[in-house]
Amino acid sequence: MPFGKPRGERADAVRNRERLLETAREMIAERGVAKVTMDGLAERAGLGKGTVFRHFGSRAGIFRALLDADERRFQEQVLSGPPPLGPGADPVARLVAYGRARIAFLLDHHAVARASLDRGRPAPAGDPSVSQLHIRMLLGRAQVRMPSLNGLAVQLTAALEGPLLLYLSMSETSAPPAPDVDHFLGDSWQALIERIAR
Amino acid sequence: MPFGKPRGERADAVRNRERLLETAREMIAERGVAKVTMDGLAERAGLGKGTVFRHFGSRAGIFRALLDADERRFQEQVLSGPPPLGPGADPVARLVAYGRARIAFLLDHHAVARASLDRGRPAPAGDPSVSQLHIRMLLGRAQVRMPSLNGLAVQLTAALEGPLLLYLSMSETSAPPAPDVDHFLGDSWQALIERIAR
DNA sequence: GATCTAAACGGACTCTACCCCGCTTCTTCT
DNA sequence: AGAAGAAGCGGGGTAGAGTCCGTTTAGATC
Repeated sequence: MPFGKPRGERADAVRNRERLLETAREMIAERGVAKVTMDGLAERAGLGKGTVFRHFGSRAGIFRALLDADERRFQEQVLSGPPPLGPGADPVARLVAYGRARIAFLLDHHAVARASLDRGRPAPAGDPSVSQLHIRMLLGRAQVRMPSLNGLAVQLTAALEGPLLLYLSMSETSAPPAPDVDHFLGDSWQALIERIAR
Repeated sequence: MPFGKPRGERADAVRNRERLLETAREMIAERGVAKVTMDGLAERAGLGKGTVFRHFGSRAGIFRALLDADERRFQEQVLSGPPPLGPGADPVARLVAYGRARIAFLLDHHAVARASLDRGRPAPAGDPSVSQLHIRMLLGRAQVRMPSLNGLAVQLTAALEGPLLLYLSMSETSAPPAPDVDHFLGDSWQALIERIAR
């Protein structure tokens, strides 16, 4: 591969992206997701609108980038944290733990997660598959006997993330999404998994 | 209840709504969902933009209304058509049939269905619950023993509709969404149900 | 048929995402 | 250090969603 140098990102670009992300976080904390506009963000960061789009491509892109940071931390727990979420525990227990943790994560981030969904384009190929691959892997280890583990993984991912993203995410800012939703969903996830794995 | 007369909808309003729906159908057929704009629709129908919003509330509302018509026909099949979709068959068989039919329906309507999802507001409380209630009902009849049938119904609905709406709906107009997606999803739905009901 | 009133209408207005492209700044090579 | 070239920047411009409110009209009543 004749790639002398990939020509890394320019230093000012890195600085500006960082600054935009930071500013976005502030604005979200202060006034909520809905009040973050491209013009507003650019102005407050002291940059041009064009710059914002160059870095994130779209409004949704900003929220995706914001999520990514936390998502990475979450995945770390899953990949190398302590059991039952991390490796070491029984695969069924890990599935249950994964679901509960994921629900809590999405509930925590629901406003941003929802805003990161781009209307028009489907979900980015790489995003659901983190969950999906993990679920797929654990199903395999759990020796679940099914004609298509891939199909099952797709459905379970949807069962897990769908209710939050699609049906449940209430208002943008108000309404702290009910106190026990995560118990409800967590419990029924556990029941579902245990029934399937049985 | 002192309601002398509910004061039905005015005739011109009915006519105009019909006309808007019809025009929208034409525009979708000709240029695709993405090219339907509120201004364009209003102009082509020979009406004002305000009128369009009065009738449908938002862009998504138009597509919701469009779907509703077909949806009603679909529900009719489910409620009183021939088995195994309609009543008469074993509840597990009906669940399987329902899933397959629903997948086909959503695949058929995916462009409009996707456009009918309102960004910002969550799904209208009444929409997913048609599927959900039906699934809930069949689960009850199938004597599935689970701590929370409601929870299961939520998840199964998401498992059924989520992949289509969230992960799978490719580009707006192009890409006839793969030839055998419905087999794949249908089969794995069947496997899932049979495993749960077992 | 004339009158009245609430429903329906229309289109100008606002707000925001996203595009475009000439200008500036960094980086690297000599 | 200077120059060339690419990457990054800025902000004016466009298009489309949704709002507002003054005007029009269906249809009920007398």
